[in-house]
Amino acid sequence: MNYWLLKSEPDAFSIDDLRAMPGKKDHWDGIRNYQARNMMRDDMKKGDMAFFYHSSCAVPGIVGTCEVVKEAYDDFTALDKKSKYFDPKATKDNPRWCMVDVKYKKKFKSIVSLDALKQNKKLESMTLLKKGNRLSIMPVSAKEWKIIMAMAGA
DNA sequence: GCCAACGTTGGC
DNA sequence: GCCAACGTTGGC
Repeated sequence: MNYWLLKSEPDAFSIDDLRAMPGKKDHWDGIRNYQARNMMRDDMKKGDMAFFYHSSCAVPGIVGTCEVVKEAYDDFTALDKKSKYFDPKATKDNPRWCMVDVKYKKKFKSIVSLDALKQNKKLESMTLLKKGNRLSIMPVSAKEWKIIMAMAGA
């Protein structure tokens, strides 16, 4: 199984929002980057675990974990003219984009901030910390997962 | 709100 | 297929 990191702006969708969903799960829609889509489509499997990351906020960082409960399927928001994720080039036959379903697992007692991650020497090579990386979905190694879970006291 | 670092688009 | 212009992300 694989580990992942999923970014979300807490103003739009936070870990508390996920926890409040029926069944504590929701579809992870709005991915509009090919690299991120390909990873989601090809490599994200049911049972994979992911960190929930809050971006573009006062304290960016990892706030908890969730689990992939449904593998990639068509992202219908690409076909919905009213959606902010509407893509005029998407068609029914070729929706271009896909999404997975994730289920809330755990919220950390305190956030593992981006700052704390940067200060951990063992995480130097982590994708998230590499300069210029703006992917909203990225792989996390089993080793990184362990280290971060320990930092969270989880 | 600024800006660096991308990714995407489209003219040629 | 090149590359300039434009759009987006996301930390600060």
